[in-house]
Formats: sequence, structure tokens, C-alpha cells
Amino acid sequence: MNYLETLNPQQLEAVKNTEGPSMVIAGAGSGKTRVLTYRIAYLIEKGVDPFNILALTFTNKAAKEMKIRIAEIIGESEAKNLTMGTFHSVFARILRHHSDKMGYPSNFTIYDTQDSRSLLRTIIKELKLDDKTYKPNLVHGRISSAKNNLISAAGYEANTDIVAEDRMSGKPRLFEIYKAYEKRCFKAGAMDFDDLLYKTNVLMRDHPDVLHFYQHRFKYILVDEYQDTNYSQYLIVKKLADVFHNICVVGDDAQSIYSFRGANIENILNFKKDYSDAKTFKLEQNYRSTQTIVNAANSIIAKNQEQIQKNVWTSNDEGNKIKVIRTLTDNEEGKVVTNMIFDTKMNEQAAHSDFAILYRTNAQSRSFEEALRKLNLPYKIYGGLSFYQRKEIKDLLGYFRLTANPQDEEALKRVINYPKRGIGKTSIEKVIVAANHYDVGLWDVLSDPVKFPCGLAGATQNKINAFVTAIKSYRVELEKVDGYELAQTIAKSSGILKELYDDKSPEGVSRYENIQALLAGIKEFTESVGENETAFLSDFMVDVALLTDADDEKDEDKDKITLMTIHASKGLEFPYVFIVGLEENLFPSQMALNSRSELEEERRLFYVALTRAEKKATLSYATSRYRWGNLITSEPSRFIEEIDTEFLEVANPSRGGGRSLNQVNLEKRVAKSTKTIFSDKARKLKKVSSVDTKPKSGTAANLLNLKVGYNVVHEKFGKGKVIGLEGTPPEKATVFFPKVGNKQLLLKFARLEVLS
DNA sequence: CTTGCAATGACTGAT
DNA sequence: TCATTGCAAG
Repeated sequence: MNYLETLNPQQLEAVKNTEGPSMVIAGAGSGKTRVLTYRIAYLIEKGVDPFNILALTFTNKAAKEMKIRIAEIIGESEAKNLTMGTFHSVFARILRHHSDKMGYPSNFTIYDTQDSRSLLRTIIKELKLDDKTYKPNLVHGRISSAKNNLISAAGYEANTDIVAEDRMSGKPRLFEIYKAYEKRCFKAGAMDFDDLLYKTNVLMRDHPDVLHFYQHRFKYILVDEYQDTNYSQYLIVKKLADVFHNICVVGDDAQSIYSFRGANIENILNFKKDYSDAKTFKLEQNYRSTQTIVNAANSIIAKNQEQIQKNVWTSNDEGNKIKVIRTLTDNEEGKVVTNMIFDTKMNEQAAHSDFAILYRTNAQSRSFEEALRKLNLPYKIYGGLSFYQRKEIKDLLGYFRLTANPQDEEALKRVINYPKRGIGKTSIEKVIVAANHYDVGLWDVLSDPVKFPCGLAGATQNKINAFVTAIKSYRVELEKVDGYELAQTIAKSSGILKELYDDKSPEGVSRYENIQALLAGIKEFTESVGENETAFLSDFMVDVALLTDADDEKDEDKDKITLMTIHASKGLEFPYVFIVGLEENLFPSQMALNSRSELEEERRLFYVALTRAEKKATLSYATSRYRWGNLITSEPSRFIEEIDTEFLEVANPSRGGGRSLNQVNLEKRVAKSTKTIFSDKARKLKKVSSVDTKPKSGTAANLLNLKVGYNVVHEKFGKGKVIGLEGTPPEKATVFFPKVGNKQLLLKFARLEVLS
């Protein structure tokens, strides 16, 4: 057990106290993952069967990495039997095992957020409700938080407080939507993300034998990032640990950043109430960051009221001060940050993977991508539109889903007319009406038109029959042939492969490549099982809905600059961290300014961001940025001021030389007095007046007469001179604009006004 | 039923 | 700005 010698006394205690309830409060960078890993390894070495251990992590990637480390210590054959993963993936598997008890097929579909919202949109339309009052996102949020608090549709309707709340907010029929949604999901054999936790609770509540089985199987339970669990998750863990009480939760209240997902910080604050004999271990030594970073982070988090007292410290070097950078625009912010990365890389021989750019919202990535591309620096963006959410991927997965579970309504709607086969919207609506009328699933109506007539024209019915036959033929193969083989068959015979192959536009080519990448992934998956086993497509589909980009990182992505939201960066560390967009209304988000608790969560988010950095942290903000196409002015985030000034160094790259903090404050005051440059209203007014006074695009006569040397005006680029033309009559022009340089413009689209 | 264009609303965060 | 949706015409 040599590995134990590498631990400090507190870490060692947390590892060795395996019996009974314990809570590990782990400050940022305090070796939390090591404690978890070694605790599991230690348990196994002491003779605990890995089969009896359940470890719940925050991401699948974390689980995978931890498993590898444990395997290195105790051997792979042992580590294999550990149950380890996110709440969602672990309990999805358990639910599949017992799905019959709940009336679900074992191949039930997992609806992702897109699917849930699309179904809600359909239901809102069917109930003839206004989707401006009942915005699908909002409705989904309401239903989601109900489920996270274990409130069913019936419970929702019966809860007078909730119903009153909905009535107050002008949405009295929300409970009807929830009821319809619950029913439709069930009929489609589908669970949404929240169901995976909710139904696990239901399973354990209604089937004591199942609960009993897992209570005795999971003798040792470990939960990582406990501060970010919601009520539903909390209760699952509590029930499972109810027999042996060997529960170890690890977390840091200062890093609780998921309340929007129902996470309840009280879970960690109240742990001692549930388990009065709980031991608490505090890990306070930070091994990750410089003193400057640790102390700066402490000075921020001290501004929060709600917290468990702790003293995070480090024996690392003092390190550099935290640089604060101010730029004029978001684009300049991209350039400056990128240049700094380039310089640092050169001066300190750093790898690309040593750098991370962290932002509050996904939409901020654009200016950094552009700047990085210009300097030819490799980067990888996490989050945002993930691979599995791309249209072409979801389309093909739609066929797979339908093959595994033909009742899957969202998959059906997605692919029944893609590629185009002449089954349009009206036909599908007729089918939905019939399905609701007979109270059966869409697939039942499609596959048995005699029993469930829906009044479609004969030609359309024939097309539907052909589609149904195709899906049925895939189903026959589902648990017969190798998953890769079936995936290939479907991709070809559905027509998707041809459709994308024929599209030679750059986007089309990339979509085709994505499909090939998905197929390659399935191939890899089917080859990963033992020689004498066959991996079916249904096996691949089991948790594909729960995969994220971070889960299947490719080798070629290893040495790249990381771009991600701060939320996604939790648990990671980088030598050089750039926290960008530190502006009021962006970070902290304007949605969080209404209450102290929300603002405190933003502050914890900033704390998380800063504590990702090992060597150097840099903060940046822009005094103006584009938002929805409007240029708005912004002022520096209050979080910059909250850091003790002794840790900061204010640099101004656009003017050269540093400035004092007083100057920042001065500028803040100036910024406050400046109004939005182009408000939304101004933009609309401008648009209207431009319609009144001048043609939308150059008049036909004007454009036909366009010649090289003419002066023109472009809406965005200003005045310019035509220096080249293509086509007769001219279709494309090269125009020199003094402000932005040469631009190629399609006359069809560019709103050029001809001056001479 | 499909196509093309205008209008519209989205930007917190993610399993 | 960008992607999705609604509407008119073929």
C-alpha cells in the first residue's frame, strides 16, 4: 500500500475511515480525486468485493479516469466489477434491468433536452395554448424542477401552492401540459433526463424487493461533488445507504454551481443532521495553484455569507500576479487573449493543452475561435452543440432509436420524412390525431392502418407502409447481427448516406464526415467486446443519449487549447487560465442579480474558474460587445473589484503599459454614464427608416450598371470602391472598403447602394 | 407536398 | 448574428 504514503494526514484519515458515514470537505485543488481513488483501492485491498461498491461521479469522463487509476493499483480484473459513473448512467442501467416492473420496454429511449422540448411544443399546440405564454423552455423548466422534487403530474395538479403559483404567473393550465407530457413519454417508451432519477425513486419506493437487493449489494457508497446533488439524487443515496450506513460524500460547498439544475446546497450543509455519527474530514491544503491564486480566490469567496468555514492554503510559490486586461470590443478581447497565449507558449515552452479560455456563456466562444484560427493555434471547444446533438447525427440516431424502440415518437417524427419521401406535416398530424383518439402510440397507428384508420390518401398510405416495412426489417436484425453491420445497413438503406454524399457544399461534406465518424465510433464499440461476444446496436444505444463530447476524446485532440464554459471546467486544472468576459450583466449574469443567493452562486462560479489555474490566471473584459447583433457597452464585473488589489496587475495591451486600479474605477464610472450605443429599439427604428428612404438592395437598374471604379455604400462596411466584377449581368463584386479592406460580395444579398 | 423567403426570437449553465 | 418557423406560391 505504498500509495498511502503519498497522502497528507487529513487525506490519509479520509481514506482509512471506511466504516460508517463520512463527509469530506475538499477545498479546490486539495487532492479530492486522489482521496476518492485511494479510498476505493484501499477498500478493495482490505477485502471488500468491488461488486459491493458504488461510486457516483459528476461526469462519465471522471469515472473512466478514476477507474483506470484504480486498475493501476489493484489490477484490472478487480476494477472491472466496480459500479461507477454518473447518477444518470448508473441508474439508467438499473432501470433497464427492471423496466418491466414499471411498464417500460428495456430498450426505452432516453429523451434529451431537445426531444423533451419538441414534445412539449407539440403538446402545447395540441392543447391550443399560446406558445408565447407557455414557452416550451419555461414549461420544461417547471416540469423538470417538479420531477427533481419527486412531484408527479398528479401530485403537481393536487398541490395547491404550485397550481396557485402557476395561476399567478398566468399559466393556469401548466398542470395539463405536464399530465399530457408524462403520458406521451410513457406511451413512447421514453424517459427524459429527470425521469432517470425520478423513476429510480419510484422503482425503489414501489418495489421493496428491488430496494432491498441494491441496499445489500451496495455496501459502500461514495458520492463525488455532493454539493451539486438535487433532492431526487439525495433521496436515492439516502435510501441505498440505509442498511449499512457506509456512505462517504465528497464535496465543497464553495463550488456549488448547479442550483439551476435543482442542486441543493443544503444536502451537504445538512449531512450531519441525517447522520449524527458522521465524521468530517477537511482537506485544506491546495496542491494545485500558486499562493497568489489561492489567496485571491479566498478573498472572493469570503464575500459569501453561506459557507462551511475552512482555510484553504498552499505551500506553493507565490507566483505571478493576476493580470487584468481591458479591451474595447469582444473581438479585440479575442485577439489580445490569443496573442498572450501565443507569447506565453513561446516564452515558457508551454504546450497548447496547458491553456484554457473559460467563459460564462457558450455564445462567447466565437471571437476566440476566430482569433485562434488566424494564428493557426489548435483548439477544442467543449459543450455548446455537442457531436451527438448535430442534426445529421440525431437523424441517423433517430433511425437507430426507432429500430430499438418503434414507439419513440420524437425519433419517428424526425425521420419519417427524412430523407424526403413525401410524408408531410399534414399526414403526420392526422396520424397523431388518430393516435390520441384511439389512445395508442404513433407506431401502432402506422403499422396497423386497418385497426386504426386515420384517413390518409392511398398514395401516402403506401409510402408509410414502405417506411414501416423498412423499420421492421431493421428490427429483425437488432439482436442478431453485429451492431456496426446493422448501423451500416440502416445508414445506406434509409438513404441518409446518399443524401449527404450528394451534397457537395462544405457543410454537406462535413456532415457526411460526421456520419462516417459516428459509424467509426460504433465500429470501435462493437470491436471493444470480447472475441466470442457480439455487440448489438441496441447495446450501443443504451447510453448514447448520456454521452458528451468530453467522454470520447480523441488522441489528436490531446494537445489543444481548451475553450469551455466555467461550468464545464469543474474538476479540471490548467497551468494557464484565461477567464474572459468579466462584465456586469454577463458575469455575474443579469439573471442572477435578483437575489443574494443567486449572486452568491455566480461568485462561487468565479471561484471555481479562478481555482482551475495552476501557474497564471488572467482576467479580461471588453467595454463593448455584440449581443444579438447589437453593440452594447458594458462595465467591468464587480468580481474584479472583489479581489484584493495586492493580487492584481492591471495591464492595458491596447495602449501599452500598466494602469492603476483607480483608472479602472474611473472608467467604470464613465462606462456607467454611457448609454447603450445601439439599443434594440434603435436598431428597429433604423431598419424601418431604411425601408422608407432607400431600396433594400440596389435597384436592378443600378446593379446592372455597376462598373469597376464605382463608389458604393454598404450597410455595415460603409463607403467603398468596386475593384472587380464577375458575371454578366454582374453577380459578384469585389469591393475595397477603407475600413475593413477587400470584400467579396454577392449582389443578390449585399445591400449595396450605388453612388456613382 | 415542396420550395424559398420573410419574420422571429434566442443567450445563462448541462446530465 | 444565427437558426428555426410561418407563409405564399408552384
